[in-house]
Amino acid sequence: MRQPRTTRTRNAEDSKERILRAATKLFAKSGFDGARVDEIAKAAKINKQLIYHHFGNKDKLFTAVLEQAYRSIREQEAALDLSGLHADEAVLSLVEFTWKYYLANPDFIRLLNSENQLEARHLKGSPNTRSINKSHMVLMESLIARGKKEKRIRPDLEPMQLSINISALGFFYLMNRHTLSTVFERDLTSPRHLAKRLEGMKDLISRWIRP
Amino acid sequence: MRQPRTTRTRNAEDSKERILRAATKLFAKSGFDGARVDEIAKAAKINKQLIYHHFGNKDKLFTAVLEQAYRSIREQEAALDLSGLHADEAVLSLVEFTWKYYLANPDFIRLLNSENQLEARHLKGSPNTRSINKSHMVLMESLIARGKKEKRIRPDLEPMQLSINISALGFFYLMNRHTLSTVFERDLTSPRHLAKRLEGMKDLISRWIRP
Amino acid sequence: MRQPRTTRTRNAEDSKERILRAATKLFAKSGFDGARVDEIAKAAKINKQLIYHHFGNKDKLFTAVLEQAYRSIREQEAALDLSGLHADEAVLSLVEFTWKYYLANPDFIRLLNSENQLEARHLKGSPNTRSINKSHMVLMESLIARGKKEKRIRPDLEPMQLSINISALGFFYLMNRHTLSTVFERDLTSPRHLAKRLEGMKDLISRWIRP
Amino acid sequence: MRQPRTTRTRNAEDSKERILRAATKLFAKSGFDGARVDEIAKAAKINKQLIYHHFGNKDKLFTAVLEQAYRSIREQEAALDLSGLHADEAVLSLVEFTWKYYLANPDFIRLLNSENQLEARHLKGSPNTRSINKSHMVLMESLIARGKKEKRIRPDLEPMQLSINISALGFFYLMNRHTLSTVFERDLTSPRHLAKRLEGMKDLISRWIRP
DNA sequence: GATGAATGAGCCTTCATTCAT
DNA sequence: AATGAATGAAGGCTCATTCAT
Repeated sequence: MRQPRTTRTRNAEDSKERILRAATKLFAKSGFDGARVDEIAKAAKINKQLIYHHFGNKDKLFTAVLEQAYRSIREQEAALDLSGLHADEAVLSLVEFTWKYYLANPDFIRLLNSENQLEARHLKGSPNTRSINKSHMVLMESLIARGKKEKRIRPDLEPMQLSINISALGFFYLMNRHTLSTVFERDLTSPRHLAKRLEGMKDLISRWIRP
Repeated sequence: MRQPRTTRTRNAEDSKERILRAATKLFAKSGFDGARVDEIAKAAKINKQLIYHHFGNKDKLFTAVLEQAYRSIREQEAALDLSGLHADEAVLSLVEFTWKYYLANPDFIRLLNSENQLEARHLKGSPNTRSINKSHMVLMESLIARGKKEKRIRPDLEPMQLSINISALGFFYLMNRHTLSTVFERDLTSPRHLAKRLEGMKDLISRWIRP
Repeated sequence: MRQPRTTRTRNAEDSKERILRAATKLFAKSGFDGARVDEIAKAAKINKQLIYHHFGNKDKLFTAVLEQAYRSIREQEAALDLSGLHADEAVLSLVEFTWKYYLANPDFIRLLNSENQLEARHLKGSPNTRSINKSHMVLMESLIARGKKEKRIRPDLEPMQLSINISALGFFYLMNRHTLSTVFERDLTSPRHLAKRLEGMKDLISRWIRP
Repeated sequence: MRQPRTTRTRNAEDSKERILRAATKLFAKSGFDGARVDEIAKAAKINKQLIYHHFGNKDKLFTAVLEQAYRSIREQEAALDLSGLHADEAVLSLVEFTWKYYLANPDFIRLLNSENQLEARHLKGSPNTRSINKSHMVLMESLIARGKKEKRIRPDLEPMQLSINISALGFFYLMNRHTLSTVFERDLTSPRHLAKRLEGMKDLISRWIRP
């Protein structure tokens, strides 16, 4: 006979979410190596052992954080309504979305940065990642296909290169803003510089994708 | 002609260099947090305490490594002979140089990556960095000035944006090659893909800088 | 009647006590700087990290040790029954108690000695110390007040000076016994010398406090 | 054939003295364990190895410091002219001298304190100490002898007890001033408290030594 | 006599993880 | 599900001392 559970139980789902939120913040702040399991537990206001209970270990926790981060950006991206736009305009719209997403979610860049330093060892073990990014690939391909038909996108454009370039220009700028600000002796994150950067990127991409 | 050094007392210069070389390798491999002073000492085949004797602490050692890394790329860049080329060709030549430098010196990307994760805290405390990057800034400016005179570079191009874009496209691709390879399910570092990427970047930059 | 403790989860209280006991011994033996956290852990038969888990760091551990030491002597002092004695006799009784406490608890002297070398930096950060010593101050004051009424203690005697002199004569003798034994070429800790010292101190104090 | 020494030689005696001065200061400040050979070398503005060259090791250096400290107080004490005073007055004069010496040379107390914590291990190995303290013993004995003849000092007073008590009252007060100030919640080192303490000690000793 | 380079051992502290309840 | 206690293995850094010149 199963013993009647006392109502003390705190809701596992809630705990997991709290852990995930705290872990995201701290992995983003300090990187995988720099973040401390203790800190995450404290920030999540749960017992440290619960992390191990729910996620197994630090690596698996990081993997979960990464997957969630990817899922989030891809979901928002998929929710964009680009149907009223010409393909080239849609691409520029995507440049803007991506840039703004990075700005609104600085954690995303830092998480990816850390993962890359680790040579994607978590992502490589995650079978979910590909399916998560599937929608993104489909989007790239369909935009290019549409653009070709519309004759507003050059026929030799490749989905992967497009995707990478859209990310690269904004990602690099934001990720390296600290070293760049030091080298160039100005604050790259001022509103003026940010606005200018977005314009510059759109200009660049637009010249590049035209037939 | 420089005087031949008498075999200096247990050769401090040599030790420092060995430490620096080992530190570069290991900081690049594991990042600042991930690298271990013990490992660096072992790799440099010197006693751990010697690192502290010569460099003070792990942070100062990392700063020295970073400065040397910047000095190296800037020296090679400054050594390029771009005088026989039109300004736009020179820019493309620079794209190629930068890309090839990244490929030949994968440590550079990883070091910068780690430093950015730390919000450039070492660079910010290093007064040498700016002077080291001075030549680069001068180069950007002079190329643009020349290009405008030659009417081969659009008049509204800014040195910093040019510099950043030249770096961004290659840097992002290489730095994120592990996550991207996973997401796009192909090996981005195959010779074929690398060659294609260089062509793509030159094409993109060339379309962007033209008047 | 206290409730019997259910065998508490791996008994934290017991661990803390074991640590405290070992720390007292080793801090007394080697002083704050000389004592090793490793040794303390080993002597307490617990894992070193547990010290940090329970006490935070070496300084906080030393503070805890000091507080306990003060608490111990003050508790025993407070337990003395001096009510049947005249005030001057009570003071002499206190001289004897103090001396015997020092002899029975050589750690106490050595701990205070170390703390004084550190300019009381632990005590200064401990808000408990004053309350712990409160009972002692009250005792001094009440004895003097009583003695004045009884006309067996001179009216100009001050509590602090009384307290200090009672401690000083025994404390100095015992603390410096090693250097003094060397200088005076005899063993100050032989039973004969100890007995003589106690008599001498009582004589000295008794002459001093009489009206 | 010996090579002619260049005049570069810096005067060994001067170096030794500089080392000794720096060592006294730092051993007093931090105790034997707490003081660092590096710091001493730096404070003495000489090369660290020179300390080993001149003194052998840290322990021997500490021994030298201790011996010098004893020599200094005994020399000044021996230089006192007590001939014009009655023996009891001379003793009080000695109480005052000792107190003032402690105040003017706080290092002395701290050095002895550290040495006592180490159970006089340096002094025990130093054959010089006894001869250095010889004059002090002689002084004690002669004062008591004189006092007895003069009938101004009680006949049962012992030289060692006299010596110890003269030291103890001032030494304890000053050495423990940090802990005492905390416990008694007042500044024991204020001029007023210091003056009062001296008077108190003279009063106490004077009552004690009278026949 | 004097110096800077070099070292082995060890110190305090921290970390991810597991145990016992 | 949830918790606090407990641990083995480092990790950065320091210390007294010695080497080589």
